[in-house]
Amino acid sequence: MKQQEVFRALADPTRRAILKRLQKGALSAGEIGAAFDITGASLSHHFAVLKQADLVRTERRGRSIVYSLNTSVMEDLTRVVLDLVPARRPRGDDR
Amino acid sequence: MKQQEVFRALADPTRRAILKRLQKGALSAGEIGAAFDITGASLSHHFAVLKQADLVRTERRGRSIVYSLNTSVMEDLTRVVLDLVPARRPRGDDR
DNA sequence: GCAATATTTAGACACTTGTCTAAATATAGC
DNA sequence: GCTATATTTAGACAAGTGTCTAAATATTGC
Repeated sequence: MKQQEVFRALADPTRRAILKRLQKGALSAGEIGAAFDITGASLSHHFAVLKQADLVRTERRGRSIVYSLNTSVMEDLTRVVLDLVPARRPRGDDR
Repeated sequence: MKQQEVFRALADPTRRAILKRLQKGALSAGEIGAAFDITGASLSHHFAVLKQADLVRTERRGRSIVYSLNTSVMEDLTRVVLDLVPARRPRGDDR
């Protein structure tokens, strides 16, 4: 996992929103773009950042390019974040 | 939780390293700084970003200022990240 | 109160980022 | 092969970021 790229990718709210939309399944660039008030070029830039972080995968389907989440990197991210949070002690563990 | 501030704070590797060091317990600015090859002024800037995100708390102790993790925000963060990862299906749940 | 120590603030600078418009590329369907 | 549609690339620009040096502020111990 390219940790730095992943955290950088998550730093932008538009990119987090894109990831959110992809949770429910793959979407084409156009379908994703419909929800945002920025140009396709800007969107494309965000896709590039997400791809560089390996957070999304792409696949051409006819005229469209379809984006989907790379769940394994998302899960790696979960682990890294959990690792950043101090260990929680189970109830009763009064070391 | 100031989501945007938190993600922005995490985007920098020095700040993630600071949080890591604080996992084991509170440290003064000087103690933290000893581990990094940047000026105190730059360190102070990173502390400000972490404070703005509410990721750390400060307390003056004599001549030093002691930093500690704000674990509740860290836990909020965990939830937000988990929420970004598509639901994992328990084994055997073949919907 | 003064000097020493610890940290922050102010201001500057190079670099990066998010956005845009315009142009380029790729595919489909006639 | 054209034309229309979908997306990316190139280049520009304002705003933001991480770093620095120098100066300011706060606290301690004499």
